[in-house]
Amino acid sequence: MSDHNTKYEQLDEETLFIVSQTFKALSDPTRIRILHLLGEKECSVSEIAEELSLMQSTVSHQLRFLKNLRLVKFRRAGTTLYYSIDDEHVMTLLHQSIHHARHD
Amino acid sequence: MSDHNTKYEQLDEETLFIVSQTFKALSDPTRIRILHLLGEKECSVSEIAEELSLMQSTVSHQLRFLKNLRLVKFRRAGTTLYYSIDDEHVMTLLHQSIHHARHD
DNA sequence: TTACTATATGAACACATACTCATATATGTT
DNA sequence: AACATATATGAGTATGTGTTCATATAGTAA
Repeated sequence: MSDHNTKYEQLDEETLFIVSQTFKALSDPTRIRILHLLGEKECSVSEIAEELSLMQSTVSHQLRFLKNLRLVKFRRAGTTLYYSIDDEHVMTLLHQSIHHARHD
Repeated sequence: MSDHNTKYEQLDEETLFIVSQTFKALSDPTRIRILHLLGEKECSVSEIAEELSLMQSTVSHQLRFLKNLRLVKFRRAGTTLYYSIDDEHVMTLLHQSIHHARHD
């Protein structure tokens, strides 16, 4: 009770895990490009691959990653899967960072 | 000229690099803990190591990483180096993410 | 100078990550 | 059923990352 400074409050394990996972999703150029594209419009896997000049396999692997974190979702139309954004908060973080990068 | 949709505007290389680097800095639990601590108060290297139970070497390596990205800065006082936050915008991103992680 | 303390740095290692290739699965069509 | 198309998945590989150990450097004091 003698220290006049309040003790520093550590981040708990779970928060630390969620936060680091979220930023990890945004730390790869390919995933950023995919998310940014999906922020413009819903796209099928092959549309993403063509628009961004990526292999279908690469896109599919990254979409699985993003889907596991619930950053994207999809709807089926026949054999085609249309992916779209499922976490607007993370998109806000991404857009803020893009804006900041461009204006510094 | 026939497509009625406006062409999707790709992110340029430089923006993509800066954004991914920024999020990469925030994607590691150790760096998050260091930044969060420095957000509370300026600290020396050894204070960070003790407060977060990390090796001095680990802290020093991560501080170099953060300093290269200009997320932290330091001032010298004798042999002691006091580190502090040098990018409030990135701290805003971090705090938003922490808040979001805790309230979902 | 020497000794002491605080911090930085390089090498080595273990582990994670992102891509590509080949193939599997699922849906639709005939 | 057979076939075509869209997507998913597993294995392999190359590269990147984070930590630790040992040591170097820099500043201070005697």
